[in-house]
Amino acid sequence: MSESPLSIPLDRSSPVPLYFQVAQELEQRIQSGDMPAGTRLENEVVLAGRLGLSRPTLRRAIEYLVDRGLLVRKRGVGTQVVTPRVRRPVELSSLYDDLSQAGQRPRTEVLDLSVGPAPDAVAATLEVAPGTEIYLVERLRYAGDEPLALMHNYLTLDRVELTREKLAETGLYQLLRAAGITLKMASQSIGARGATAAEARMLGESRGAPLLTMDRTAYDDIGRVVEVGSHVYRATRYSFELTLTA
Amino acid sequence: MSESPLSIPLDRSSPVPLYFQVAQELEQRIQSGDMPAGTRLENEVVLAGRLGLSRPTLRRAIEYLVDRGLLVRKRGVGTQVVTPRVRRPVELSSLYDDLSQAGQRPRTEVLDLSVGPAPDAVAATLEVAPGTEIYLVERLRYAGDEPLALMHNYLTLDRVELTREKLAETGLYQLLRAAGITLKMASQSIGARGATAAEARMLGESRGAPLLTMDRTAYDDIGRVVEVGSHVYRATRYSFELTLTA
DNA sequence: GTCAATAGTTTGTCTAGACATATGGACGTC
DNA sequence: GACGTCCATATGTCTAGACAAACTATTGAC
Repeated sequence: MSESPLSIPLDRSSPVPLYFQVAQELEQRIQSGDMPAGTRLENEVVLAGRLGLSRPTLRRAIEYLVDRGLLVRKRGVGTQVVTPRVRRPVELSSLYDDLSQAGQRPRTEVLDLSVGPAPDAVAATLEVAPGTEIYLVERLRYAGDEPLALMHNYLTLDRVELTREKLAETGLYQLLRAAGITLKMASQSIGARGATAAEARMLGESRGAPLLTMDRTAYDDIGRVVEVGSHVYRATRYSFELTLTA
Repeated sequence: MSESPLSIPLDRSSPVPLYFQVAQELEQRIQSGDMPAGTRLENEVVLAGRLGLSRPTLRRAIEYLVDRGLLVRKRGVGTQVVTPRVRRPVELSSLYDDLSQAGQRPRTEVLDLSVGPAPDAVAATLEVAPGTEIYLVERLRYAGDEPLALMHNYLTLDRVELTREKLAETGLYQLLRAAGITLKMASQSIGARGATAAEARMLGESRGAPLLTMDRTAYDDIGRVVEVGSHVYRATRYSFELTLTA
């Protein structure tokens, strides 16, 4: 509820846009607890004046934080800091990213890396002609010593060059990023089913044990399909954490 | 790749902002196939001039569509329509909403609606003192004649008044909306496990059958906890569809 | 005391420009 | 023919203001 005069150092010679400098600084102060939940910002006109910015520029900074859920604005009332939450947006990340971030030691066993004709269902999703030659990847992922997931991926040959070595030591999404491919969007389907005998053997579960399934189609920034994946996870060891916003 | 002069009717007396009128009209033309993937927009200055708008206003319309993934901008190049995809954003919806939208007939059996002390774990998540009196809701959801999910919800008493009748005939989230509560954010955890004997009986599965589990905490626009839910779904009948964006 | 009109505050929308910077092609040189 | 330079083009950032609309609190009438 408090309202303190705000001062932010700006570097007008920096290539970082002013609105972004402001947004970053504000976010830092919110995350650090410097501006706890409920703190009210001064009104936009005064604040812009104090910072030596135009109101549109300041508004853009605030807008950025409102979109990310750190601030709330109400016309005629003001702008205030929201109760802090897990603000992790729904992430477009791979299992490797997730595990690295969680501080776990990911290990990959590449069971198969081959080039062959795409199964019909995969070809349709990848938007290539049936029977087109594509990469077929099958990997077993470990977290520490425990097997965690059995993953199947399908990619066209023209976007990136895959080798067993690269796949074993890093994540598929890291390889894609390194190849200059930016993943923009993905549609996923998350379900569950019992483990087949083969799956159970590889994952160290018993037959029929509940597995989480995740099918994903990933698209780049202009909407082309990049990757199709079909994965199963041990339900006892993994769950999907999501943050949804309205 | 084509580029056609664009004309959009604007109503300056409408309460709908101009930038939004433009955005809606553009979205409609993209969705209808009128502007297929790859179509390039005229540059912003010319377009703003033709529409009789300032460039910032036009940019705001375009920005809105870029954020939603319908357009891509590249500096020095131009703006073009993206390959059409399922654009459904990650939804903050309830099962009732999902089923209604899918054209299915949702039915609810209210197994329990009582007021009692919050279990410790729930109290912590709801951010109330341990033992505080809250709503305890247990519902069995059907799609058509088939049982689909067993849902547990926990809510504080002060936000909305619940009755068995209201819960039976509509969704919890609809009741919240009707009470003027806007859900802004939710964090979910999706996992899987085998059905207990009691769950199996109610859901018409056998014991140990794979179930999808979903735990959700929902927050309103200023970050207060609104609802805590713990649900299980029949894996053979339900899966979560998500669209992620970077 | 209750309720409605009103004034003040604050964000929402919009304008008309200016300059910066990334991109891609054309042109010229070697 | 290959390569680098320059230029046209388009989006990115920023300014200084104007008016509109929503919300709050106060004031006034009954």
